[in-house]
Amino acid sequence: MRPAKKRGQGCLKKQLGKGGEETARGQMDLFLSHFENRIDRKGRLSVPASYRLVLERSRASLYLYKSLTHPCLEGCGPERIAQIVDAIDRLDTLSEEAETLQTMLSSAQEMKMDAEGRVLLSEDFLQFADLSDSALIAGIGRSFQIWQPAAWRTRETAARGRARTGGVPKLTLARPAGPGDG
Amino acid sequence: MRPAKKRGQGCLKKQLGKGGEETARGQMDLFLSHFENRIDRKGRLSVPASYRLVLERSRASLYLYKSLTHPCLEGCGPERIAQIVDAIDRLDTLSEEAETLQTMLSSAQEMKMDAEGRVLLSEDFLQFADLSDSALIAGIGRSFQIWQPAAWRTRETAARGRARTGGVPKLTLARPAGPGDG
DNA sequence: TATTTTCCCATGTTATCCCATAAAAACCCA
DNA sequence: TGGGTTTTTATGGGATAACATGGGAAAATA
Repeated sequence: MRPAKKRGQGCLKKQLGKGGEETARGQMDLFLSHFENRIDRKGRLSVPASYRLVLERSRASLYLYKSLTHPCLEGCGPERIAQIVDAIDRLDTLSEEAETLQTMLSSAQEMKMDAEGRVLLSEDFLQFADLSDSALIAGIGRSFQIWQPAAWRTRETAARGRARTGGVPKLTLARPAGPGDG
Repeated sequence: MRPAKKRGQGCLKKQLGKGGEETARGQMDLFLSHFENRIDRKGRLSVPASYRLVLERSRASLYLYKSLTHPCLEGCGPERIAQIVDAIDRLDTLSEEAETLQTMLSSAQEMKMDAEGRVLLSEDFLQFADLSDSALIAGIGRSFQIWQPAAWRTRETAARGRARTGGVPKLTLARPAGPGDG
């Protein structure tokens, strides 16, 4: 009953050390790769197993919110949400910036996953990202996005085109060494 | 008998560990997402289950007061009220600022919830926020707001428009690298 | 006593739980 | 190295619990 498409990156549980603690074998705990998963008639969407693993490793729950700039949903862990909350406290309550951040929070939901690793997308989310029966989940490092598949492909093509003509952005590789920097 | 609209975030009680202790799964106890609930002819409004849970977890009761800056009501727990009280203490009692904060307090009431999780909105509250038969409850982190639905939507649209043209406030990204933040 | 407010129960709709299945990946052993 | 076996993963659907909501009765208030 699977659309028979691509496959992600198979068995992931086994990457965990048997003691339960993570292997740390160069794991970076990032959201990478992309997946096209089905949205069933109840509105459920499977979160890719590798993403689930990233969240599980930090015992974090998943938050989804509506992007401020694109017709897609964004997924992240609690840290990002906490950042927004803290930033609001530091701003003038009446400022437009604060209002923008509040808009983000009022669209953010802590998602509860069922035993199979699925989340239930609200009607609001489905409409906002123009999702119907399948979704493209694209990892972008510390967060990921959920797109209507066709829209995502268009966007990807455009980005690759820009890279060829306009050049690739320089990567600043040296980052001030910080703690927790694996 | 439900307006058949949005899909909230269902069962929340079950997030509690069965031992009684909370899950602590990165729970941040924030008011997030938004809900459009009905106000019945008695003036009752259901507080979203997830908000109730936030309050219950700290065994706190709910306070509502009239916003100083917008035509909406604000909801919070006791600690926010305490903050205001403290702020007043630190100000010159005769200053205009103190007076402003006092105004907030004088509109605040501790709400009592019925067994179904509803509060009874006073005539004063209803008029102030221009509420009639439904209300939009929007979480903004440590507090939430209650708006007349149309007014809220207008506001949200405006905020998103500004974000698209004017950019998104940057969040402080510097922190120990972790998953899911981002 | 007249008017609220609170309590209690009823209801339809959703969300959640639970079980089942197929395909793909990982595993295993010769 | 290959082929068969076991897990994992994504998916579907039925049963069940939770939720938002409505309304009557009891209690409190004026």
